[in-house]
Amino acid sequence: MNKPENRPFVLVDGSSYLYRAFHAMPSLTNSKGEPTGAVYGVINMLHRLLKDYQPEQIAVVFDAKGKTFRDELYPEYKAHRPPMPQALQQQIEPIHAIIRAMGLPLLIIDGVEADDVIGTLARQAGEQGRETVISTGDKDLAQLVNEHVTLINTMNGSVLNPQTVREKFGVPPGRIVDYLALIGDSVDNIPGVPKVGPKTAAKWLHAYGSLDGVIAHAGEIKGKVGENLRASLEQLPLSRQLVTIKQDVALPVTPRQLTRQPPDVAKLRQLYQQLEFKSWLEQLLKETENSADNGKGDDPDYRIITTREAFEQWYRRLAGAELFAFDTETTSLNYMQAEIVGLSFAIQPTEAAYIPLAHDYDGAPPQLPREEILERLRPLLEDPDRAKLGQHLKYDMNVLANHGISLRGVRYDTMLESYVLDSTATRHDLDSLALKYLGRTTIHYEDVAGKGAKQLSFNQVPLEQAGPYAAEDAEITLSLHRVLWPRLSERPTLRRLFEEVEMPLVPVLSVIERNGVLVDRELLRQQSRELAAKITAIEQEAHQMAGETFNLGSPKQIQNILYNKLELPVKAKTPKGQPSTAESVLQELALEYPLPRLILEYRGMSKLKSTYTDKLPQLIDPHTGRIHTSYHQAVTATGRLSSSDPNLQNIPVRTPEGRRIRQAFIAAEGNCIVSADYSQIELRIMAHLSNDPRLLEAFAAGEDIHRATAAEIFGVALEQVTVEQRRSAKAINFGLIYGMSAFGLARQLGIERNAAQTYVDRYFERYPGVKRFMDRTREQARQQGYVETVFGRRLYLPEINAANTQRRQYAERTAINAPMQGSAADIIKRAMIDVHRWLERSGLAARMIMQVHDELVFEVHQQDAETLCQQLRQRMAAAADLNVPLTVDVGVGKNWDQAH
DNA sequence: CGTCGGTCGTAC
DNA sequence: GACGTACGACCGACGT
Repeated sequence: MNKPENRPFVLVDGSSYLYRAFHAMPSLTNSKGEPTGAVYGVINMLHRLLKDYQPEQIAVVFDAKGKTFRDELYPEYKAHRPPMPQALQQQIEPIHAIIRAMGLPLLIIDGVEADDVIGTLARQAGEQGRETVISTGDKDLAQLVNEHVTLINTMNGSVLNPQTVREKFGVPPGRIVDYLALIGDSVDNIPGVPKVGPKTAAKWLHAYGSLDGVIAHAGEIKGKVGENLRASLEQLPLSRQLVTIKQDVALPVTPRQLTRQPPDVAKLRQLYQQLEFKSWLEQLLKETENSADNGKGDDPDYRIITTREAFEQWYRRLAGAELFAFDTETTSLNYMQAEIVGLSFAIQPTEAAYIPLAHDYDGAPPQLPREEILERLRPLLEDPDRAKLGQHLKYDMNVLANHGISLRGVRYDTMLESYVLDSTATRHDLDSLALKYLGRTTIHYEDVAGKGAKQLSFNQVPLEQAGPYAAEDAEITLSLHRVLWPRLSERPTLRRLFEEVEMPLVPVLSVIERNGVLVDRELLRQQSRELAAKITAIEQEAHQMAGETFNLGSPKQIQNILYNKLELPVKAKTPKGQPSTAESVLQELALEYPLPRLILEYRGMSKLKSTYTDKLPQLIDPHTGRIHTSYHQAVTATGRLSSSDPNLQNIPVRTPEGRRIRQAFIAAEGNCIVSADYSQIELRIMAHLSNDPRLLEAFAAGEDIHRATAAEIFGVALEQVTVEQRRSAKAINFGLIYGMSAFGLARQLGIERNAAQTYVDRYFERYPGVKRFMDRTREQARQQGYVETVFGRRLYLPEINAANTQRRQYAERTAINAPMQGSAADIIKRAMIDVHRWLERSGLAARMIMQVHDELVFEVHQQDAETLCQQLRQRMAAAADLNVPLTVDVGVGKNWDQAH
């Protein structure tokens, strides 16, 4: 890089970047909904500038509030400029704070605009023979360019020197003020000559030399512009004065005093944390760790244990500890295939150790034998009264089970602590939590194992790297727990939810996952073959119809064929403005045209084939012959579980072809599948939360709720409700749960908006309690910033008071939906825990194998099926005590489809 | 050759 | 734009 003495004096036009950044990224906010786009843009630009020029001397200049000499000169100056948006105003203080913390001199001079401060400093620096770089997005500053002064736009990388100024504007830097005076500036309300733009201004200045020359020859210019010029003659000198940047204002500092200072890292850290600029925060921490190389003294001592003596010593400390954190390192992320490579433990934040057990690379040092060590640890790990702490302990539980060890005493899981505290945080992994709650950067898995194609299995990672990484994980988990647990225990309902629901659920999920589900590989293969044949036939027919071959799986190519080539009418557009090829649109088109019908058939078939009939057989575990999904306990904002690899919660059920896939989910020889699902659980919760008398009554009487709703809103007797009326009522009931509008209902039912509105109005007339519940919920969300489930689970809604209507309405719909969806999730989790405990002690030959939000699925020996069904009905119904009964539908069959 | 946003479709 | 919560396939643009 440049030697310091060659580095330029850098002047940054903060105000010009402020507006540009604000408009470039208007929607960026932190999780509290505070706008951060302008801060991000300005600081990002500064980072780039510092990297490019590494200046020793620098100033960042902003406009001051209040009047300037230009307002004195011309009261109309900037008169039409709207006031600064509040979302931008809010960001100014953080921007200034970050700039100061970065150690950059910040200049805001009363009564003087940023341009004039920059002009003056640039002149002074020039007189001292210093090269000056002005970073701005404002072309007016081109007038300051000379052999010592360059303009750069750090946003787009363009550079203006005397030559490029001439190329860009057609006039030299010295004539820019004349040029600007002729053109005027509508934003600042500076009048120019009407109809004169950049081209004419440059032409005149070229012809007559200067503004004074143009004025002197005003009589010679023909046409309307000539008239306009002559009418503007009196105004032009004032315009020139207004656009001329002052270079002689009185300043309290000189260029020499504007030197860059070392950053205030603590302050920056606090600011980045508050604004949630995670990557900068991480970068900051990394830089300071590297450069200062500090903290050597307080670095925890991470031991790598490879001798029996050292192990015995550690064993005694573990055995005596009230609580210890532990973590397993394994060969695979697939919990069924993972084998243990090592174990790490932490008792105190300063005491952590890694016990490598199966590292296997060239030159790997001798390690303690895995099975012997696991046997030695078994009494500790299997003792329910010895409390364990970990991060995502379900995984460790699963891999220990692979080695025949049943982990018990799982008391705290930091992932779940974080989730219960704030389910809306996007990530609850250890690295994110360490950064968020401890302000610490951790050794990432990729740092030691690499990534992509050359990623090593952990048993290939050298001990020198594996040890600190693994021990740190256990230590960080312990440190995190000490921060999270006090926050959790100060809120009794959240603490109960954690202790009575989320933690006890961990072993239940571990068991379900490891039980797995048996699928009929042959049946799926047969279905794949049939689908493949149908898909090929459809493809050929579609290509013929279109007159060319195209990819039926590409929405973009379908758009082209349907709307450009065949010129079918555009019924709807995607959010990005493209003509939509979504199902509802194609269905409409299919009434009149043949090709959309084929596309729909193709979509349906290829979806079934690629997502299910092809994919599921690939996921059969070679050892068990079964499919083992992963249930995620800290993903959804509402408290539901999610499932992946495969997702067993979206196996088709609505169409006959889809249900064939469920027929492949079977029971082992001599067993059957039992499915138990809650009937209308979310509507029942709505009845409970709203206490609406009619709704409570309908559920108490065991009525068909959609029929009852139809009878109410259409004013007919229960037995007179038509199929059509029931369908409408069902759509309204579901719409209510989702916070739907009359517009959405109209679209759903294919009726007029007014008709839909009438339905909604009548619903609320007949069920006023529901209306009150919805109003109350929205109000509660606005007041306290979160909503709650029946069991006190919280969901934060930072955007409930947003100025942006769309965001706010979205938050309002979530506010309505979350208590119902989340309470249902709480209830089925409680049921799972109870049923699991009962199954364990019952000795029944039954296994829980799936959860699908309101349904539990079991595989049970035929002899025990009856008992199981009867117990499920009773136990699931008793999982919550609501103002309405909970009813459970139970079915039995040879496969999942039959069990419904 | 991987990553990532856009679009679509499945479930409750 | 207009109905909540998820996961995942596929395409195609983009960066290495």
